[in-house]
Amino acid sequence: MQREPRPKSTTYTRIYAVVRRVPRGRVATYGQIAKLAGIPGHARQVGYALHALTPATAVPWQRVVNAAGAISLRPMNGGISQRLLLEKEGVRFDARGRISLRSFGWRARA
DNA sequence: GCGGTGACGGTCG
DNA sequence: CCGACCGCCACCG
Repeated sequence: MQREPRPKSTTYTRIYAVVRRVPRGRVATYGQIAKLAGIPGHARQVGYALHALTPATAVPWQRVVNAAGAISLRPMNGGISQRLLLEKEGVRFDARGRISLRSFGWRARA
């Protein structure tokens, strides 16, 4: 199968659309978002897309964490904020600063 | 146009 | 269970 070419803007839009589907109080992983956005295996690009996000854009970016259930952002770079935002939604972190994906992981519906 | 970089993930030891 | 490595790709200088 050959992958069909798609405009970058569309990819970003798709990523943001998927992130917006993550319900409050739940979290999704970069890989999960990538897969649902139609670019499986490109979790890194999801991170890049979110990085390019601006405060004005209505996207619950804080609900996206890495596969380990931890915040990928460096604390200095906004990781603290992300954690606080999630805790406000009811998401709990363990002593190692990780989220139990079994409890708070978003189960996307096809 | 090229090379380094990064909001990751799967695998291995 | 945890840390270290490598692979992937779009972006930026």
